[in-house]
Amino acid sequence: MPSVTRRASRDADHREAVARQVTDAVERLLAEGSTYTSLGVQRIAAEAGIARSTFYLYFPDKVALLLRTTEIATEELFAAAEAWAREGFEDLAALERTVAELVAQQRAHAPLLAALTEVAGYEPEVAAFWRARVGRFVEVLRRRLAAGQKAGTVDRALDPTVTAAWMAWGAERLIAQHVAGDGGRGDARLARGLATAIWATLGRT
Amino acid sequence: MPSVTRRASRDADHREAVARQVTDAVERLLAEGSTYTSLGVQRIAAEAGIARSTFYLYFPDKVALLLRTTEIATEELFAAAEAWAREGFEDLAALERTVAELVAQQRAHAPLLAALTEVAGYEPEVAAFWRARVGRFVEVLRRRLAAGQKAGTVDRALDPTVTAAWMAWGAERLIAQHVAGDGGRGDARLARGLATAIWATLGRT
DNA sequence: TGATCCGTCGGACAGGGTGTCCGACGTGGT
DNA sequence: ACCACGTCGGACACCCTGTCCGACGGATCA
Repeated sequence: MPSVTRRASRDADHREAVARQVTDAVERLLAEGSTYTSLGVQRIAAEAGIARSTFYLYFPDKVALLLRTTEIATEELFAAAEAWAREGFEDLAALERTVAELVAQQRAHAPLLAALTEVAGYEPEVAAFWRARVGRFVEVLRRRLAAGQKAGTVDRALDPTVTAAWMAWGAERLIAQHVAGDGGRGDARLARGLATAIWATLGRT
Repeated sequence: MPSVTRRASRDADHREAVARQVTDAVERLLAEGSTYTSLGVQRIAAEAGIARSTFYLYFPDKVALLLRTTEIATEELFAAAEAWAREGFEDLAALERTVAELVAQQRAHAPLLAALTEVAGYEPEVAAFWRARVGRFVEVLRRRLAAGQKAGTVDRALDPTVTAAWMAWGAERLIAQHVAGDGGRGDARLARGLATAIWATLGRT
């Protein structure tokens, strides 16, 4: 391996490591209870152990940083959501299991996901990202509902588009509110209750 | 009526009128598509036709202004929501009617309600207000679900607390998303679809 | 070893925001 | 004709953003 290549890869590793320091710093600060909005670049840079000016060598602004920081949390959350759409229609037990996993993911990444919805409230770029990401899941769920109707396992009276969006946004908000105010004891009851309600909606009593 | 009293009441009227000018200005600016966060006091004062310093004679800060501006919208929205809980359990037609009214209210006040949830994302005071207000409705709905279970008109397997919160938050988000992206043509279908889904959840097929 | 390269630092800068304060102004009440 | 009071507009201290630049220092190469 030529030395220039070796250097290039080492530099890339270094950039990666520093960027990681910054995203970790954000995660810590959010976990401590700060609002993403209230975090200045100065505060984030200090927590990450870099100069404020250096921050701008890594991220164009706080929005880009947020999207980068929440990447993994978003992926894992929607992996759990899609597992619900895939495996949660078998029986009530399977639904409860997948919903419990959804709750677990949302709890694990609560501060990051809260920051995402927080900033989505006033930053068009973040809003577009979040709407699109949730929308993609809603579409998966819609298809699953429509397929279930065809197969006779889902109430044919339901409007799949509206129902899918209602279920998804309701679950997201419900769980977000729950994890913000409950230490974890109520998770099982929440998962059970939500699974029961979803199951009832499908019309498969 | 003594002249001091007359003066006091006229002054109060004047304060009221100016405050109204300001809240109207905010409403206009939001309707034009601005984010509440991006509106500076300068911009609001200019639109209201007063000096920036005068703004602070009327409102301590933007948060107080927002809560004041959205008062009526909030009241009307929850009046519609409570009508759903009160009258929407009779039959599917009644449910569809009350849900349609909910959609209409949310559309009528869309910019203000969006501003409220926007700021609730990062301002503790607004977050507390909004959570409490929605929570109050969730409690009303929960009671209605529990009563329905006792009367045998609602599926007894449902967890009233979880189900009420899921329904309420889901409806709020669903309708907010909808009105933000649809000019009004889809309102009837949305109301019908949501009512059907809620009805199915209650288990009264 | 010494010259060089390159990333980081820290500070300065312009531009914009907040909330407070105060003197100047004018209008309505006496 | 006078005074009181609300409004104006500008100055203030402070905070934040994003950009720029000279200074520093560690790794790299001759």
